Amino acid sequence: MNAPRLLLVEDDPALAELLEFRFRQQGYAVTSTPDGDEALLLAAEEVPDLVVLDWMIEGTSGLEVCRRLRKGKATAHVPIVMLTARGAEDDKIRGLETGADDYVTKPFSPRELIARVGAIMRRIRPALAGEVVEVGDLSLDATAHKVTRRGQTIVLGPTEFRLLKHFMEHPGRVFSRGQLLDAVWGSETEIELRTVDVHIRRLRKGIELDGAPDPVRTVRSAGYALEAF
Amino acid sequence: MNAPRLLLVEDDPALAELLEFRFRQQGYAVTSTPDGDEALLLAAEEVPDLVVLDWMIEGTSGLEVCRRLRKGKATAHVPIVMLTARGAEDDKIRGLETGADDYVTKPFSPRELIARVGAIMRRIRPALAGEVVEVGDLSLDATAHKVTRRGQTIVLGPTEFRLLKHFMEHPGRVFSRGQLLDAVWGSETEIELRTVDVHIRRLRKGIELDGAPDPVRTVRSAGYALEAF
DNA sequence: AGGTTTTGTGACACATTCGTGACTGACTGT
DNA sequence: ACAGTCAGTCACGAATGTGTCACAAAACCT
Repeated sequence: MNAPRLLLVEDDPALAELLEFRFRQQGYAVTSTPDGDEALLLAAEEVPDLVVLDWMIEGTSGLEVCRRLRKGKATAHVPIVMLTARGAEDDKIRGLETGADDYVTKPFSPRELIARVGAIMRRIRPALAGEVVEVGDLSLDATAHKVTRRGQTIVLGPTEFRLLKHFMEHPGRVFSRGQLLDAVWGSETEIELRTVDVHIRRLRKGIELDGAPDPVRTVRSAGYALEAF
Repeated sequence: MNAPRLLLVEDDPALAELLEFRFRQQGYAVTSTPDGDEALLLAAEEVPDLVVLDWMIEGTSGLEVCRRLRKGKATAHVPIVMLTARGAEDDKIRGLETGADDYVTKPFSPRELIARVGAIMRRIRPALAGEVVEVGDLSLDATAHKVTRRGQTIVLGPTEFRLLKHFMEHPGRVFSRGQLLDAVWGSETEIELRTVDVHIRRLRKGIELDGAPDPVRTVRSAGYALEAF
């Protein structure tokens, strides 16, 4: 299991607890602290995959934490989502320059924050080469070339395996047939777009399991995506 | 999914190459030229999503290029980021008047430029920057091709999705039927204006929810707008 | 109110896109 | 040479989306 690690820095206990709960629900491994200095320590100890940072916190200010994270060698490229007070346009601009990746303005719904964080994870997180990737009830071990669903071992053909791997590296994201050809077949192939459909079909057939929904979503006139539950 | 297109106009070969590389890394589709006149041609051929423009370049001056881009109908609203020499305050002012959207003063770090460009992309075309766009109680994730309203997932047809996306990128702004045809269908379509009405209807039907007001506003004899609550 | 213009809406014929089974040929290991 | 596996293509039906029209409803103007 390698759930994405999320560091939450928020000093309102009620909000912190709520967010922590919701993020765990989403499958994140959450570390939470109300204090900016402690956040830096924690981040240094175990580099998180993403930081959610309140602008106004105890200890060091959010902005300062952001800056220091960027300076730290190991944490320089960790995406940061800032929580800012309403209408603080100047803060927004200053924050962007400091290197935050996104903003959510208070008051916000947990759902909105989760959507943003999800979008960033999808955008930033590169291919997890050589590791075990988990999306929903699927698990893929790139090194061992093994796929399981709910513990059941799945057997896939080579192309289907690469296709699934690509989807699992970018869960939820929609790819056009052309993009899939580029990513899975290679960028210089001259293959019919519709061929992708056939392999999607074979993939679907391969991973199907009674009682489990089809995680491959067809987006009409756009492409396909792997549903990120 | 089409990567945001960036036109880079810079005549220092070393700098141009560096920036081109960094921007590509960030997922932009970069076209680069050292020459102002050529830049105008390129921009006319395929309208970029953003222009990074050096003040001092061969051929036509940066200022002049900026002015001409603003005059061109298709390129009038393309955001422009200027690269200026240190402390050229007058240039800054003149440039702003000409319509550049932001400035970066040499010497600058690529990181700073990228942050600014990122910020502008987010401001102008959030969906292009891979962001989740939120307007009122609507939320649209272009990458995942998903729309939700008050947490409820909304299913839309392809055209309705593009239509909503366009509205959400310009909340509150009124578009005529013709503008919508250009933006959503493409500029070379020969479609009845009234067809837009039908798709607006379908969009409304798609996003309707008990207890929630219709966010699509009809502006009589002008067009439609998405209400920004 | 009465007439005019503009927009909303349901229906429908046509177009597009997708899912699917079948087929061929390439390649592999025996 | 043979069976087995896999990739790519195709064709056809099913599902879904698209553009237009005609008429109803609403807004506007005098």
